[in-house]
Amino acid sequence: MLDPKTIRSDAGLIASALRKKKFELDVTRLAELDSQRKILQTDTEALQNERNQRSKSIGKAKAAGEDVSEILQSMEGIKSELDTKKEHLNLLQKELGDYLLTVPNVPSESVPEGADESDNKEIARWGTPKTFGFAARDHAELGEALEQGLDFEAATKITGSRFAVMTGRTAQLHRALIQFMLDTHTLKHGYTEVNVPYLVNAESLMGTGQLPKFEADLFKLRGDQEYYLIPTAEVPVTNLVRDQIIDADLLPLKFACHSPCFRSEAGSYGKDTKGMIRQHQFEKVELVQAVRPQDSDSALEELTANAETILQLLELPYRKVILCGGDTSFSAAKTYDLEVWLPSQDCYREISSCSSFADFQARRMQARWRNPETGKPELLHTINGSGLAVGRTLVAILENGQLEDGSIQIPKVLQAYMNGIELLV
RNA sequence: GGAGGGGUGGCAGAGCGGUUGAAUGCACUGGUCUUGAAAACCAGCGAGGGUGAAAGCCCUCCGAGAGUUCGAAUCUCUCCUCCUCCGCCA
Repeated sequence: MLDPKTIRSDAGLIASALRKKKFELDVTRLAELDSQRKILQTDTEALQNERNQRSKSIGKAKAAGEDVSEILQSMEGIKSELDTKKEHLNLLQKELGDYLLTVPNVPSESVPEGADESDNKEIARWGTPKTFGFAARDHAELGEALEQGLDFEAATKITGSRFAVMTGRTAQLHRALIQFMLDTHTLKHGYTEVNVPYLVNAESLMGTGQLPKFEADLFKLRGDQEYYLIPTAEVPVTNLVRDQIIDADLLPLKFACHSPCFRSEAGSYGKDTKGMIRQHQFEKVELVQAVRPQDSDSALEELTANAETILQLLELPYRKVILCGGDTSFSAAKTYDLEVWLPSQDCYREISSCSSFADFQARRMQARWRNPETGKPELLHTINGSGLAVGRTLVAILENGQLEDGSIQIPKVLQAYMNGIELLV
């Protein structure tokens, strides 16, 4: 959520910044609602003051043994008037608040203009895509051919489309990736590993920005409890700081978390239907930081570099792009995507998305720190990114490590996690 | 699942329906004292919002929501949550 004060005083500026995200801020409606709000709120509070004063004087008069019937009589009209005004005010503030919850975050100045994915700007490339002396096969074909590999049919039988079963060595490789990523981030990058609930309440999703706008993307439980399956560990992990005032010397907070992620993928019918690029359930190691506002730019750079380290150690060619305004998500101020090379598709595909949110999530969550300079609680900045998406990393390893006979070379850093084996056959 | 007891400021912990946004202690900040520190003493110290150029003034908040009342931290109801005991269970 944006600062209601700023949106009021600088509506024009915010509106033009939001145009970069292809969002049209309804300045007129906002101004109208707010001027109504202002009148009604001042009125209501004045009336409340009146009531408080008189009630107090009743107390005093009673204590002094005086007759209170006259004051009591003067109170008669106030109550109903106050009730009406309060009701109106509540409605108005709800309308205003509901609207503000649907306004996206302002993109950072460094975010390029653009409408969609095709306008994202490449910033860097690492590694050289390997050329194969044979026709490179895609991961689904490779995985299904392995003796202990991928089984999409079984998953469809058990559940439905967009799920996968991994068996034997392939399941182990998947697990090895998780271990390797967590070890790297905790031992080398200074993150604290956390293990969190995979079911969350609506408040948490409101805090990180998935609700109220993106309910359709989520799996919601039926039954007594209104819980949702997490679409990313970002939700439970970032919400660790919800309603907290963090001590300045505990910052920055850096968490690494492995979790499954559940996405309904509504509206993506027909996209990436083959294989395990786009699943209803996948696993991810997520990096989350909560930092002082002045540190958030450098924290995004650091976190992105932390994710890149994984790709580099796995020797997977990738590129880094900055998302243009139109492609930057609702809550984000700035996003870098890391895209890994997939030989079968002859292009780079997203494997990590690293974003800074400025105080957008923090304001929704009331996540604060105590600034020693002012002594006051102030909003934190939050940053998160995948480090990395495990399923897609597996895909990349299968495709980039394939040999002509269909066996797969296991990256050196993973061999220790795989009982020393070098080849998946 | 059953029975009982709690949820109050950063923490601990008082609080009769009425000048209580809340005693007290700890922590924290500033000051006095000291060569310095500690101790002692003095003072300050919750959050959100409105209005205002500012000082200030006002509103709201004692787990959440509803209710009773002129007036609710205090009374009633619902829900959430924590603890103890019993049952069940990986």
